[in-house]
Amino acid sequence: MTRVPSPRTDSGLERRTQYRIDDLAQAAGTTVRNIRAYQDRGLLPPAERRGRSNVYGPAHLQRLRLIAQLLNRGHTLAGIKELLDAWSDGRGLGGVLGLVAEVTGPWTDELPERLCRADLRARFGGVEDAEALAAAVRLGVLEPESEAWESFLVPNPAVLGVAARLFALGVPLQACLGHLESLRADVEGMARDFVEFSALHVFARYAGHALTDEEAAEAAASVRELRPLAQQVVNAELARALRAEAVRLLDSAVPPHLRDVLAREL
DNA sequence: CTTCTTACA
DNA sequence: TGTAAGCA
Repeated sequence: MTRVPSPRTDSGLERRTQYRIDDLAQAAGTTVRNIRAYQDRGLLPPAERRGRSNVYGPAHLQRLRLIAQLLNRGHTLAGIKELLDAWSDGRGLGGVLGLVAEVTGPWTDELPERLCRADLRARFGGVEDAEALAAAVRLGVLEPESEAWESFLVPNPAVLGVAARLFALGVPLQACLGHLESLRADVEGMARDFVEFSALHVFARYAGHALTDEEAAEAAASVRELRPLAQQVVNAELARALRAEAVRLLDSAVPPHLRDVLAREL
């Protein structure tokens, strides 16, 4: 209760260059105790000692955020230490951390959404389908926040939005979810191909030696750029394939006198 | 007095 | 990983 905001050296802005351990903990969303623990285990570089207190910099903040991300992805502290050691071997910190953050960062720019059961029901015609609910959870479309499944996190609201739209159009939920499952397998294959392709043609030049800061920054920029590129290509190719398939279906299943009408919609 | 450290749960 | 007590 007696915590007073630190009196000096802050402009009130997010990006500072000097932190006391307390400020650092708050900025990184962790605790002082954890910062110490990370330091003890060699995950966090030591602070600059200035008189009685320690001074931390932006690099420490960056590192803490990285550790938090890796922790969230299920890595252990020991595992993270191995990665960090391997990466920082013979290199500076800045660029490499940027690369890691880029690779491990969120892959959609959407904000996760949060729904209670009633919200969910409202979105799907006011009825609840226990089977579909279970399938949605299994596929990760919904993440239950409690054992009772009273509220859910929606990591990818767009997917739920599509499901709601399809449902409104009369598509059964089981069909939507089954389709998502098989679609996902195909998409994962595409992602594998793309990453392999990138590794071969874009990142090959970095192979075989320790990355310099410049190279790491460059690689981080490439990663940032490649994701939207992949999405664009997939989007364009999917549109083309959809048109081709629709035409094929039209030719085989639709009576000739209706083709012109439907073709106009494509 | 405040901050850091240590040790214990 | 939180907390309490001792140290600088």
